[in-house]
Amino acid sequence: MPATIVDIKKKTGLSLATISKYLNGGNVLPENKVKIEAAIKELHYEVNEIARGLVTNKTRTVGILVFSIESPFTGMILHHVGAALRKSGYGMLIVDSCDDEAIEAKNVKYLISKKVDGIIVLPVASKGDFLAPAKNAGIPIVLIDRSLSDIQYDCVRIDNRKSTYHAMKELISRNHKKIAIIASEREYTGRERYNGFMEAMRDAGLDVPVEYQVRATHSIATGYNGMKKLMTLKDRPTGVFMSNYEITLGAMLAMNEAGFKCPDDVSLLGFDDQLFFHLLQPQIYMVEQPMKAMGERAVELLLGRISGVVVEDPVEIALGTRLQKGNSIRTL
Amino acid sequence: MPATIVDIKKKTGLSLATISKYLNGGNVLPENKVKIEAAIKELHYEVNEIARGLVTNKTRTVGILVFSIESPFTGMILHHVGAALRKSGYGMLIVDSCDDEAIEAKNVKYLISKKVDGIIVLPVASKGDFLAPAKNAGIPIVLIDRSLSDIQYDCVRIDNRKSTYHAMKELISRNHKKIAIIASEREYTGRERYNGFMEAMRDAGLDVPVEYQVRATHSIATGYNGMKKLMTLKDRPTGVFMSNYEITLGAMLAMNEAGFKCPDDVSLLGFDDQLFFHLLQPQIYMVEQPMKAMGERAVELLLGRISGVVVEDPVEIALGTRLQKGNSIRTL
DNA sequence: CTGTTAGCGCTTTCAG
DNA sequence: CTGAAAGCGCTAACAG
Repeated sequence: MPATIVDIKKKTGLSLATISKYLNGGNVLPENKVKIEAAIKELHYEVNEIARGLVTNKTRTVGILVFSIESPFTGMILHHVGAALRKSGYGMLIVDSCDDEAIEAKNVKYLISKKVDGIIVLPVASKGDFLAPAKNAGIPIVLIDRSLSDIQYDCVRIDNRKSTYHAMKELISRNHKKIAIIASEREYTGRERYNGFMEAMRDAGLDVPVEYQVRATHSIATGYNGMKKLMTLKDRPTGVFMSNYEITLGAMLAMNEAGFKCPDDVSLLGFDDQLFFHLLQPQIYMVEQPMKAMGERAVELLLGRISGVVVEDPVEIALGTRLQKGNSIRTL
Repeated sequence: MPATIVDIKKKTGLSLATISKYLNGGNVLPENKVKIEAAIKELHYEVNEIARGLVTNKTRTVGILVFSIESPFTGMILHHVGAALRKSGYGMLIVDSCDDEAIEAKNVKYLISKKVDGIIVLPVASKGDFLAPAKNAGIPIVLIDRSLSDIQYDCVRIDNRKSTYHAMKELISRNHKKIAIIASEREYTGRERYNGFMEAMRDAGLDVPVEYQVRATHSIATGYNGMKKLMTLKDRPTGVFMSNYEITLGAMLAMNEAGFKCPDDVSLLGFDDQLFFHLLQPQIYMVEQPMKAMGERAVELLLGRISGVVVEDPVEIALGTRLQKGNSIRTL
């Protein structure tokens, strides 16, 4: 049986109140302080955060709801979010939605029952109703990366449309006319990147036939199947924009398998820089997101809401991106 | 304010005990059941797991202590562990050690204070003393992937030595004599793979000069620096074994930068298959670990300990691996 | 099957 | 600065 505050009361002869005060950083006579510290050491006492949480109604735990914990993108975000949270003494209760909206909705209720102080979410769903129970329970919520189409929550992300629009110039300025896109269409980022792509094409006076628009899920399979399809078209595109990490992975796999070479046969532009892409020859042009800043800003915002320091209406923070240059684009 | 059991007592006129019984799946008169369910719906009641945990002394939460949450290996394990845990109604409180033993030790105490029912750990440290507080607190512990050198805990892993020994035959049987290794030396897996490598070389009557033995941390940098060094030796190795995912990544990056080609200039054998390695040309021979099985077995074992069903001494479960063939090894 | 009561380990008034 | 006592929301005997 782990030691409780009562054990250290017996050991020191002090009252519960005094010990509790010490535990919470209050002022205690130096002699009592010494006694308490000795007892804590001797009994291997560790505060029971469950009991503490019951009375303070705070758990110093933040719920993290991720669309898929397997994604490297998620791993990086989690790393930065976790570090920022720990710095403030908070822990993370992570739940994996496995890219499934039903699981996601259940996970929200789970987090509520666990009395987390706040929730950070990288959502699967594109509408916000699954978060209603948390909102009603008064739990602050901050989204990362993907915002929701109906309700506005605090959100820290990049400007997907603008970033894509800007990156597309690399292909367009090198005289590519037949440019295809492989994008996810279910979530926010995929749609916004699609919009940025279409805008860039329209502004350049370029047409995008439907067979050049592959829109499916955020997955390696989408990239793989999409590229495979594109490479079998009688009129192959000369350039392809791939809207995220998984899709880029799948698309390159398919390109290799189909025996095409980049940039000789097809020029490529990707999203979500990951170190290993530097391994590939040629190096792919990629839009890089500020992972650390996103994680930190999200935590900062959430803790502000939890403490009540931040009270204004929901905000959307759009951070800047950086284009990682490569040699995956040929000049026509 | 969220509704409590008292609110639904008022609403239904039933006693706390009856409601509690219903909540825990006990038998209640159909009419009362209806009343309670209606009240729950109306008041948006969700059980307060904190309060429940205080009395039952169970949180139905498992602490997960990972060496680095950024690692793709970790992401995959977490995915499978999380799924298995959820199936049994458990959640995960994940803490990231950031490859730092000091943080790791603190994290153990954190998990204890959070009263997790059990702990799954992918350790940074190679000795087990950092887990002593949890052990003393009577919290069941299961290691995944890496076992510890001093104390024996339950551990689910692969046979690193044997897997490596077996895989090395691919290089040796193709007449490679000058084979180098880049391995992490700090943790269990790296050391075991090193041992398997050395054994295979010794049994083949091959010498491994010290300059062919690069041993450092489990990181991309190690692979990168290691390969860079190997490629500048006057007497370059013809084959290189890379002991894990990060090292493989770094090593290939360096090889590309140094202008060498695989398998023409150097033959490669790696560890930790990841889908994206299929992208690379040539495809790398790699030892693949049974991620799903490892996660599931670990959860099974831990829940068995928690429930008291499993009581025997700590066990080490070594699962089998599979060699993913490629074309990264040239016949000399 | 239902109700009463005690108490999990801690914080928090409120006196002293 | 310290102590006594109440109570956070729930479960677990024990009676009825």
